[in-house]
Order: sequence, then structure tokens, then C-alpha cells
Amino acid sequence: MPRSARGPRTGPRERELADRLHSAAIHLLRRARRADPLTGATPAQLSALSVLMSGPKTLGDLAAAEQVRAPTISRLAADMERIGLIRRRGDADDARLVRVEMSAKGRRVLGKGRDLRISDIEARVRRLDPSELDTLERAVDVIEGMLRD
Amino acid sequence: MPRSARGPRTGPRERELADRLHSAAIHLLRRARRADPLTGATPAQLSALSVLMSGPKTLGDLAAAEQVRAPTISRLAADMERIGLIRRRGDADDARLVRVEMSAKGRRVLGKGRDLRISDIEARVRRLDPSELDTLERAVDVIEGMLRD
DNA sequence: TGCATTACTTAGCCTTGCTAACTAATATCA
DNA sequence: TGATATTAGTTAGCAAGGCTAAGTAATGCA
Repeated sequence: MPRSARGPRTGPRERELADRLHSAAIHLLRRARRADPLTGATPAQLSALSVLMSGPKTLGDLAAAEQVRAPTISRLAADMERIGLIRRRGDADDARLVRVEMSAKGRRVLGKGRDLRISDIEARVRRLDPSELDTLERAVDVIEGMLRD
Repeated sequence: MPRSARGPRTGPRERELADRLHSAAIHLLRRARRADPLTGATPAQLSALSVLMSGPKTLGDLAAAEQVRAPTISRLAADMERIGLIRRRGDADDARLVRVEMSAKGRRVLGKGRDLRISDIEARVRRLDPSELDTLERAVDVIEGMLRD
């Protein structure tokens, strides 16, 4: 039996799923972002802080983690330093590098921002029944794997 | 046995899950958006077009669907009409209303945009094994339910 | 009839992407 | 070694797309 008689190797199922996933992500984020102004920090600042939680990073590392271009990170870091969310230090071995790390204030703001950002989603998650919760948890593992290239 | 003796009604599990979901959504979207410029339309325009696929809408409906404020939709619609993605018509019964509908060009652009936007995600989805695919599919149902208020 | 509400628009601000073009430091290799 | 290429970050300037404040026109209602 030829391939064509059995239908395509993969049907429209994956595409439809990709589409729904994309749409769900959009709407999830639009909600989460609504609380941001209450932190005093912007969404991009909060996201950068969350990357810095795992330790100091060069601006290049930060750009890669945030998937943005160098100028975007350069300006973001300048703003964040100006308002005291991060500190910048040079690198002893390579004077081209700029390393940045979170300040105590940055840590406080991140804590609050995460609280606010996640609260809406969390409230929804808490309404799930145990089996939905399990499904979602496994799916997040899957999605994280998908995005890890 | 009192509630407190059984531990909190819900632990940190839901919060952690909410956090990971939020982060996954951010990174998923950053990837999907990278292909947008190839359509000639912007992300917001593509999103609005997808809402209009189900039929004409008033600007207010569109704003609600997109979860943005009136001025944002007003400007978006003006731009989209100018470049021919939508048409606007008045409402016979209520002259305050502005109804908009997709044009043939809008339909074409939406088709292309969706293709491009979804392709990256779809490619990742196609790498999943069947059980991961099932999990993800069920989880998308769950997420859609979560967001339906 | 007159006031409140609703739907949308206009003006103008801010954040956060981007590219182009630059500087300074480091690496490479003839 | 010295010239050149590459890399890291910055600066300038643009565009998209959020927002609020304030305005207009139409409608609803007491």
C-alpha cells in the first residue's frame, strides 16, 4: 500500500495543536501582564531579572536568554542600572564583556512582580481538578522540552 | 481532622506550575513572532484578522476579543483599512457602532501569516512522540478552559 | 427635555522591539 | 609582529502597539 493511500505521515492535527497553543499563549500573557505596572518595573525588566536570578550574566548571555538583539539588552541594562535593579561590573579577563547582577532592590522587585504576574494564572490553575492539574504539569514539561534547542 | 492538620488546601505546586506556564508562553511567542515581518502585516494585525475570521465585528467586540483598550483597536482598524486588510461599515440601527470585516486581501494575508507563525511551533510539535502529543493536546483543552471566564 | 452612558476617535506618551553604524577589545594568521 | 577580522557592547533613530486623557456624536433613560 503506497504512503499516499494511508494519508499523510502527519495530519493537520499537529498544525491545529500548534495553532491553539499559540493562541492560548497570547491570551495567557495578555492577562498576566496587566498587573505589571503595580511593581514599578516594566515587563522586560521583570523578565531580565528572572534570568539574573540564576546568577550574574554578560549582556550577550542575557540577550540570548531573552532572545533579543544586543541593542535591546544594552538599553534595558542601562535603564535597569539607572534605577538600581542591577549592578554592572567589568570582566577582568576580557574588557569587552559587561557582567550584570541583580541588586537587593532587583530581588525585591522580582519577588513582587512574579507574585503579581503569576497570581492571575495561579488563580486559574487552582480551579483545576487534580487530573487537569496533572495533565497541565506534564504538558509544561513537554513544552519546555520543545523550546530547548 | 481540621484543615490545618492536613496541610494547606493547595501547596506551592500550583504557583510553580503557573510560573512555568507563564515562562513557556513567553518563549513560545518570541519564536513564533520572528516570522511575522514576512507577511507584510504586523502581529497585532494578524491577531485581529484571526478574530475577524469568524465574521464581522464591531470595534468594541474586537477590543474585547483582543483584550486591549478602545484607542488601541481604533488605531489598528484605521491602519488595517488603509492598507486594505479590512473594510468598515456603519450599523444601520446604531450609528455609534463601527463594524469591520475582513477583505479578500485580509484573508490571504491571514492564511500566509498563520502558516508562518505556526510553522516554528508546528515543527516542534511534530518532533513529539505520540504520548507527548496526547498530553499537550489535553493540556491545551485545559488551558483554553482556564482562560474562558 | 436634558443628563448620563456608550462607542469611537484623537493626541500624545511610553516601552521595547529592530537595523545601521559606530568604538573598543581581542583573536587570527601571513 | 602587525594588519585584519571578529566579537561585545553602545548610540541613534525608527516602528509597533500598549496606555490615559480628553473629545465628539449617538443613544438611552428619568
